[in-house]
Amino acid sequence: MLDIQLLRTDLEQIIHKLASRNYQFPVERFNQLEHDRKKIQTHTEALQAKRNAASKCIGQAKSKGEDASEILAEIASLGDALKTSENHLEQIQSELQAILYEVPNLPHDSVPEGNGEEDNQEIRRWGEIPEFNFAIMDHVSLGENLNMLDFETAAKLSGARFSLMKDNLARLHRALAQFMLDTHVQENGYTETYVPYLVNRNSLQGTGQLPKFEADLFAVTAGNNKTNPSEHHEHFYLIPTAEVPITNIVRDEIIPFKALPLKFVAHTPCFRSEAGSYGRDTRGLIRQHQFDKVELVHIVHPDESYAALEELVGNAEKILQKLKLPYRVMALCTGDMGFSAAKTYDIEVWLPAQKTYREISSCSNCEAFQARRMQVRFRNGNGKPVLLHTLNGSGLAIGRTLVAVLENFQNADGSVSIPEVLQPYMNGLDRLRTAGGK
RNA sequence: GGAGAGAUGGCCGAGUGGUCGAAGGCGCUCCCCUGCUAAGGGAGUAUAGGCACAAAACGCUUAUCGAGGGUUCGAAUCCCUCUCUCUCCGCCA
Repeated sequence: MLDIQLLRTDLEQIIHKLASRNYQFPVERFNQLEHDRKKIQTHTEALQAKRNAASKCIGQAKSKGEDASEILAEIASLGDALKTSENHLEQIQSELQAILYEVPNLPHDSVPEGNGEEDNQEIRRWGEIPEFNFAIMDHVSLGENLNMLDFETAAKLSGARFSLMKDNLARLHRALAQFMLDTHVQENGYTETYVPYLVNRNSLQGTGQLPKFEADLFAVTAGNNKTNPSEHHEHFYLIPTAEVPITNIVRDEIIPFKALPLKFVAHTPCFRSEAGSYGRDTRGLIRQHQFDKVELVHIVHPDESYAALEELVGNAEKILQKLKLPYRVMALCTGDMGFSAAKTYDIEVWLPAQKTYREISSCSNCEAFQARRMQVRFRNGNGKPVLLHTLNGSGLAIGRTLVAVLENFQNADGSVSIPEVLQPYMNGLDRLRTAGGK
């Protein structure tokens, strides 16, 4: 959420910046509402002040045993006018609020301008792209040949965009998560967390998924009220990323200055409806309704957030370096960034079968955009509450990392070498082989 | 699932219709006092908005006592719904 003061004082500039990320700010409507708001709010508050003063007088009169009927008569007509005015004001403010909740963050000045993916800027590359002297397979063929990856059965259990892993591949998947968590906790200074996978609306509103992106989420209701979920009964949403529960840890908190920066990590499944992505990445593990991810979140002083972003990307890169997987870091352009981000780096890993780099991590500085929605603050030198900055990034998406390991470390015989750093998590195993070849 | 008790400021805790944004205490900040320390005395100490202003401070004003709604001239206090916490019973990984 943007600071409404900014919209009031510097609207032109903001409209321009939002346009760079393909967002048309509803200027006319906003100006109209603001104009009305000012008028109605002043009027409403004047009436309220009058009522409050009169009520106070009545109280005083009664406590002295005097007759208050004169004052009562005086404000008798006030009630209806006040009610009308209050209702009108509320209607205007909720419409303003709705606009505000749907406006994306402003891009940082260092973000390259552009319309879409093709305008993203490569920052650096790491690692050697492997060369194969045999016909390579993609991860689906590799996994199915190993008899460790089974999409047909997953479809029986749940449907499209689900997966079933077995045997050492399932274990390798677990090993990746453990390895990532351990690295971030032991070497990168993160606090490990275990968080809920079902969250309420407020949490999703805090990080920016709601109200705008409801269609991307899975919602669940308790069995006994699914036919008629009362508006009062909360229902839950499956988290689309651990960013939601982790970042909301600090919602409505004033963080002691000394505690900053906060750095949290969690390993969770993520659930996404993938509405609107029909036909994209239909094969394999790349795009699933359910996938695991290790997520990193920083809560930092506003002056530190861009340094923190570099640190965060570096922490995620370290995982790929340890796994010896080639990657590149991209600065997303204005048109390709997510809703809450002021600046985003994507890390893309090399996938030999696709002969391309694919996103495996997205690291964003949201500045105060989420903190404002969540009221996450610290006290400055004057003791005044000031919004903090929030950052989040994948460190890394586990399913996609598994894909990268399979494809990059495949051998001519269809086996897959296990990266050294993962072998301790695999009871020393150095290769995935078909069961028959064991 | 059943029975009951609760939710008040940074924390504890009083407050069952009126001068209550809220007693008292703790904590914190500043000042005074005493060689230092301890003790003591005094003052201050919620948040988010709006108006006005070039802007800040000040000022005026509104809202907020778990959340939402209602009754009332007036609600922390009464009524309804929801959420959460605690105790006991039942069930359960």
